[in-house]
Amino acid sequence: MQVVSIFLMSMKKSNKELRSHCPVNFGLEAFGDRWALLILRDIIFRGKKTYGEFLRSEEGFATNILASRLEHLVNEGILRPEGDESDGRKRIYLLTEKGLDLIPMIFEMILWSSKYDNDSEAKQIVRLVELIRKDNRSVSEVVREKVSRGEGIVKDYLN
Amino acid sequence: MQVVSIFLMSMKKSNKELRSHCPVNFGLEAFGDRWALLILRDIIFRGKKTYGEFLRSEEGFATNILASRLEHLVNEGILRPEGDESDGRKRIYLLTEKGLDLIPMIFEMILWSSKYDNDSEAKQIVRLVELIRKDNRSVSEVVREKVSRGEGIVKDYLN
DNA sequence: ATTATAACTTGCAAAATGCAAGTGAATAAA
DNA sequence: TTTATTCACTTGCATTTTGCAAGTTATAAT
Repeated sequence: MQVVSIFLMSMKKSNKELRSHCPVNFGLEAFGDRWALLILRDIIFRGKKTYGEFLRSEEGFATNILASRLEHLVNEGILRPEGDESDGRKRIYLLTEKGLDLIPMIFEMILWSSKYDNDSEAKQIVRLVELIRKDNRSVSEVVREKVSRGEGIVKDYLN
Repeated sequence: MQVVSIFLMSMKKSNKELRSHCPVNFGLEAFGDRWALLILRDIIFRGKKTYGEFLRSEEGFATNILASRLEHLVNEGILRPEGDESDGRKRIYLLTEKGLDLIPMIFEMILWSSKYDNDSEAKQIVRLVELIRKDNRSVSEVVREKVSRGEGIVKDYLN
């Protein structure tokens, strides 16, 4: 009985009807929330995986908001939760293929911000930013492999 | 006196301090709000320019929210307001260079949504989507010219 | 001169957010 | 084997942000 309900929860689709099927709107409703995207950033760049790790982000998640956004991303099929073998209290959140496919978009965002924010932390990874500018798709492919193994990428590209 | 205050308003910088200079966060604070991005979409794809035109969007802006987001985008230097020569009541909102630079990111977003939304309206512009997939930057350049002239691009690419 | 339109404001109820303080299960320490 | 701690959340509640509906002000059209 308990098993069934857990199964149903993991199957739960994003049931709220979309405001429109405009692709921009679709993206916004799936991942476009401020906090949702910061979670994805933490995973891709810092290799974070657990609630506690996300909570320590510099922008400061509220605990309830973090929980609700993790749930949302799981429902959207962008994150997939797993148990931690060595510590039964922890839940590991991993990017699905759908989530990994967001990397090129996030990279374009970084390109834009690095151009317009004089104090951008992107200046700590100029090599990566240059690579993205030259060929976003190729870099995204490489990064995708790393991230799918649960590794963050910032450390590889620090000046 | 009135002229001075109008000038000061147009100069007003985004004075609220950023939560962080992480490039993802920077982007989110500049343009990442749901409604702000829908305004940009309306400009780029539909060639919309005025408050009234934005208001008629299918997602349904609340009037106060629309006004606040337009103000925000102007403060961020993403939109530039102009008077309409033929009708003094209208304000024309145009993308700045900074705003036009968001096109590649929005295009990556469309690519992602067209892949994962079965009912995506992107299916009405498959040719454009294919071009973006092949070479986002080149298409963005072409589109940029059109949009900077105030033309929307959907009509050019409808199946 | 009157009416209509465009671009906002304002007021207020409803929803979302941000803390602070729990809760419960699993691990670590005494 | 108690006891304390950690981890991943909830819950309650004050504050903030939304979403309507209903103005307001400055043109423009009749």
